[in-house]
Amino acid sequence: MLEKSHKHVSCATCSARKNSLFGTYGESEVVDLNHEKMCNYYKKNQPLFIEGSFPRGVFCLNQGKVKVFTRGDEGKEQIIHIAKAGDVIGFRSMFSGEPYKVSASTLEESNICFIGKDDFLLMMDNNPTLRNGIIRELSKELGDRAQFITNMAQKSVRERLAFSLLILADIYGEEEINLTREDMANFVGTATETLIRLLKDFKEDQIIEIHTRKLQIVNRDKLLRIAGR
Amino acid sequence: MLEKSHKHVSCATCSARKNSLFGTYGESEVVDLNHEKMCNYYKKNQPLFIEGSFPRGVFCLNQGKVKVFTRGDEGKEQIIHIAKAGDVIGFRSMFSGEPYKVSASTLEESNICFIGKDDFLLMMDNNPTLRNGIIRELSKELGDRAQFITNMAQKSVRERLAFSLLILADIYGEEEINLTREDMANFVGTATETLIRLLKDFKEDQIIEIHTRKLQIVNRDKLLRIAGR
DNA sequence: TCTAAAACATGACCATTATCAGTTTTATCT
DNA sequence: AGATAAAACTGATAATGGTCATGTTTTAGA
Repeated sequence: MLEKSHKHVSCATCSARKNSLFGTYGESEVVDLNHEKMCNYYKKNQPLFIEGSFPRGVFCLNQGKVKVFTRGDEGKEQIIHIAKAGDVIGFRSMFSGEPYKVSASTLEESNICFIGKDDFLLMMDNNPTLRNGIIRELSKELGDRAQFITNMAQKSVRERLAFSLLILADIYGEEEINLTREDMANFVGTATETLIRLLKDFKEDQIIEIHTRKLQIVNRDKLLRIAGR
Repeated sequence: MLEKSHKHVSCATCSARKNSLFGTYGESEVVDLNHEKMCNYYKKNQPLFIEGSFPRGVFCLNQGKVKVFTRGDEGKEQIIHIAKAGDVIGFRSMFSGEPYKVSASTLEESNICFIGKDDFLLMMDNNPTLRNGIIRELSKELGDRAQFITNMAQKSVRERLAFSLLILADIYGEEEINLTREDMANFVGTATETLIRLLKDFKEDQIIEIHTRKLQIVNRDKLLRIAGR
C-alpha cells in the first residue's frame, strides 16, 4: 500500500526523477520544480485525463503505472502506451493546442505529480535542456509509433502478443507483468478470448509462467523469435 | 513535366512555403533560408532517405508527393504518411539522435529542397517561432498516429479504406488520387487483391469513380459513414 | 467470511481477409 | 509502333481470429 498523503514525495528525493525529463536538473532547478508541482495519490483505475478535454498541465509519475489509450467506434479501448515511474505524460496536446486525443488512467495505485501548464511552458522557455529533452522525447515516440502501426497492420495476433510481452517486460522490469486480460488484449489489439487462448499456448510452450493474474517471461529468446526482429 | 533544374525554385516565390513550417518567415529570414537550402528534381520512385541510415538534414517539398513508410518482416511496406507540397519531412530522427525509423521516396516527379542538419538546428535555436512550430508539428502527428493505431487495430479493411480515401482526398486536394493499387493497399494495411475488390465495391456503390489508375470521390458522405466518426 | 460482481476460461461457429494461381490491361522503353 | 514488363484484376481456397454462449474462478466489499 502506498502512502496516501502527497506531502511525502519531494522532487529532491524522488528516485524516479533521475530517469525522467528532469533527470539533468541541478539543485536549484529541483527546488523550483518541487515548488511548482502538486502530488496526488491515485487508486487503481482512476482517470488522469480524458480524450476530448483540454490539458491543464502535465503528469509526472512518481510511482505506479498508467495506461494511455483511445477508444474506437464501439468504445473498445486501444492502449497506445503504458507509462511507468519517471515518465511524464500529457504534454502532447498542450503543444498542439488541440484537445487530448487520448485518455489516461491508472492501472494500479500510484503517486502522480502535476505541473500546471503555465509553469511547465515557462520552464521550457527558460531551460533549453528540458526543451530539447521534450523534442527528443516526442521524436522518439513518433518513431516507435511508426513501428507500432506496421506491427498492427502486418503481424498476426500471435506475433503481436510476443512483441507486446517483450515491451511489457521492459516496462515492468523486476516486477511480474500485472494486467487484466482485457487490458492486455486492448494493448495487443485483439479480442480478450483470443488473447487468453494464446497465453495458454505460450504457457504450454513454456514461454511464460502464469500466476493467476500475474505473468512472467521464462523464455525471452522464443518470444523474440516469434515476434520477428 | 516539371522543370528539371533546381535553380528556378526560390523560397521567396515558393507557393508551398506559406503553408509550411516557414510560413511565418519574414523577408530577411526567407533570404537566409533560400541561401541555405539546395533544391533538387526527383523522378518518380526515387528515395529521399532509408530506414536505418542517419539523417543529414531535412527535406522540404516544393512540388510532388512523397510516401513515408516502414518495412515489415517480410519486406512489405506500410505507408505511415504521405507528404505533399509545403511539408517538411525527415526531422524526427535528427532530434532523437537515432537512425531513421522510416524510409521516404517520391510517388511522382517532385521538386524537393534540402536543408543541412547544422543549418536547420541553428535556425531552430535562433527562431522560437520555428521551434514552436516544430514542437506543434511533432505533437500533432503523435496524436494522429494514436488514432491511426486504433483504426488499424479495430476497424475492418473496408472501414479503413473509407477512412484512408478521405485522408487521400485531403492530400490530393483538387487533383485526382493517383497511387498504384499496391501503394494504396500498403497505406490501408491490406493485401493488394483485397484492396482492388473493395475499390470495385465502392465503385459499384457509386462512392468513387475510377479512371484507370486515378480515382475520385463522388460521395463523401457515404465514405464518412463507412469510415465511422 | 460470505456474496455479488468482475475477470478468466473454453467451445462452437462463421465472416473476413490473406494467399495462390492465373488472365487481362496498362505502362514503359527502344 | 511493337515488345516487354509491370500493374490491375478475377476466382478459388483456407485460415486466422472475432463473436456468442456458457461455465468457472477470483476479487472486492459488506
